[in-house]
Amino acid sequence: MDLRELARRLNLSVTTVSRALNGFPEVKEATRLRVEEAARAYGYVPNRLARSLQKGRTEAVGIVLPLQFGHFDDPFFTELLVGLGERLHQADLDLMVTAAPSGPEEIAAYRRMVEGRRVDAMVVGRTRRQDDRIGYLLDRGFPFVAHGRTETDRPYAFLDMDHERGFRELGRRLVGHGHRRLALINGPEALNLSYLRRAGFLGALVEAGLGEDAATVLTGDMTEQGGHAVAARLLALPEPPTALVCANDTMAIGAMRAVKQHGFAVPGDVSVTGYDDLRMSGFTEPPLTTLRQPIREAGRSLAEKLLALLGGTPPADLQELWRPELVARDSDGPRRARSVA
Amino acid sequence: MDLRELARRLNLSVTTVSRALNGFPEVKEATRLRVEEAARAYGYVPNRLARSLQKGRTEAVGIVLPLQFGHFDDPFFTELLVGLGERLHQADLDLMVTAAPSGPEEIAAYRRMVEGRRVDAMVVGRTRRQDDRIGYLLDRGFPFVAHGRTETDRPYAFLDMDHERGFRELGRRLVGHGHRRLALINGPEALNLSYLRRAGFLGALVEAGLGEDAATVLTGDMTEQGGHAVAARLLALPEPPTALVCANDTMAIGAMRAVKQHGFAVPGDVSVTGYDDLRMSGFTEPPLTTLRQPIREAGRSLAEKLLALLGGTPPADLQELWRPELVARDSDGPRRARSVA
DNA sequence: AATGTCTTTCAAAACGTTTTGAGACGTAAT
DNA sequence: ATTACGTCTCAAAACGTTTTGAAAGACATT
Repeated sequence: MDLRELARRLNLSVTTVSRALNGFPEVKEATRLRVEEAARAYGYVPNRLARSLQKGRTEAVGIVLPLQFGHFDDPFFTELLVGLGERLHQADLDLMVTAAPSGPEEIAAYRRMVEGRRVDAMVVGRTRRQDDRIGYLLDRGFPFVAHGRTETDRPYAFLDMDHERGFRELGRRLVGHGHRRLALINGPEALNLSYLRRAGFLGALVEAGLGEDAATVLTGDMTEQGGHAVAARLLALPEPPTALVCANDTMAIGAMRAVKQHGFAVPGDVSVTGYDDLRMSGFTEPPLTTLRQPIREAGRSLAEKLLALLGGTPPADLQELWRPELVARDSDGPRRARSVA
Repeated sequence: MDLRELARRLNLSVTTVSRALNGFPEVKEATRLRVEEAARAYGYVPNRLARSLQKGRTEAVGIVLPLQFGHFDDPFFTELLVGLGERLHQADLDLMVTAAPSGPEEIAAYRRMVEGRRVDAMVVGRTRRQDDRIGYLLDRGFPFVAHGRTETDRPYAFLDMDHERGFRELGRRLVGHGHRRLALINGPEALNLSYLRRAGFLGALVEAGLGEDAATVLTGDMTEQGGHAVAARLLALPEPPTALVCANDTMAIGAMRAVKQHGFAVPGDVSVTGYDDLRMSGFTEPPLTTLRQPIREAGRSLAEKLLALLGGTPPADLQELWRPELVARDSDGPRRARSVA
């Protein structure tokens, strides 16, 4: 049942039927009712493709999932997707997902979506300090919203957490607990958030009169494995740190495991903190002290920005910085004398 | 730059250009080269919408994420999506994702995708014993592949794990450890996998000469919270079970926490097992004994089946049952006398 | 020279909508 | 009776591809 067939059965032109269905004012109310009735009766559903082709809009938004492990394949990402999908669904927009390894194939995936006109806008996640994806989209004037910032002067829409502030707060807290040898188990340095977290964390140490070298900063994959490996290296040092600040909860879970395997207690011997506040983080042993970012909310907000963008709001008006909230649980605490050699 | 414009610049008809680009045999090799060269030079990218409209295929596959918590919002799902996305991407198919709460809106989301001709096929996850989504798709003759089975005689493509066998194996193992009061912390009963797991698990008890009432079976949300709540109820019983078999790792993490909060040790006092083998499960305290399903592989296999289906393979030839693999870690063990009142 | 057979190219139709520009009809004002 | 002006409806064009059916040209065979 297509529009032509429906029009034929109603003895109307396709024009009139189309307009009746789309709420144009120039069709008589009685006619509209008759059309709507018939559409329902025959189960007419417009062909989205045809409409999109004509209107020049796809009514879809794209997102590229990184294929390799780390950050985006942890629970964090599903939550984001659900928030995004939920809000877009309400607005009758589709979400188009593709998966690509980072590297040259990644930008190709973006090009495919953009240049094949598969989507009206993109969501860019996991932003890097220098981000070719953002450069590309800006150059083409293609609408997008980033989850995270990047280093550019050009205006673009983003939602980001104030990583610097969050990690400064965490640093202060641990220094307040009396820790004097700390470590930051950071994510890959290319990520903008890693850069900001490092700055915030080290800032807190300097502010407290400790040198930056009160902290060892190492990076690893943002996975349990990554956190575990880096923590193991740190604990093997002659003077191991007494506090491990991890780039996310997933790494923290790996790090806690390493601490216990070394015969240390959390937080008695070593404090461990995370970031994200995954659902799971309240159930670890011990429950994890972390910074919470409201992930599903973030997904919804990204969707909201996308809608605004498509509605013509300039990107510069769609920049938002949220403040992570400290969730104090039991994985950190005062420094105390080592209980284990 | 569209096809017409490209043709004009080449002094060829759109027909010839289209054919040259799509590898038809009736265009002279020299012409094809010339066309391809020009297409590259002008940066021509075909409009996917127009092509889809003409071909009557969208080159996209749909999936509906359940909005509410449980199972599909844990790491399990992202992995599945990545596997799916990766393989579909290779075949130049898009993955269209939407989010809907279960209930009446869920089937509406399926209808929207199917009847709006947004996708060529669907992936159905989290199958229920009686599943209206599968009934709907079968009635319409719409191609789909299910992750999980449902109770119907009609043939359809699926990939499922052999839950019954897996949980029987788990049951045997725990009985072998000497446990005589066990509990199954199951997922919602409407899910087919819950039904099968229960059958497998109780089967092992009966087979060992224990009655079915050697086990308490309770259900809960497939989240940490759900596992925690159910475990807490079980542990408060006058004669609490000494083994908690959980429907997935996420629940098991919640359950382990409850056990510890009750002053019991895992596995000294109470054994706990999971299902899925999430990456995280090797890092819990203690590391979790679980059944592994290769999730990313599953996603790829679902994609493979989808491609076969679209290629004309009958659904009955696309049914596969994988065997979960026991991953024995440290969260279960022999029953021993209670260490704590 | 006429016929047949490939090879290569083309104009036009088709996919199912929305939008454009115009016409038909009725009613009120001249 | 003509004009003017709403209101309602319509045929045709447009969106950018692929596919259909046909024809033009080259070459070999009679």
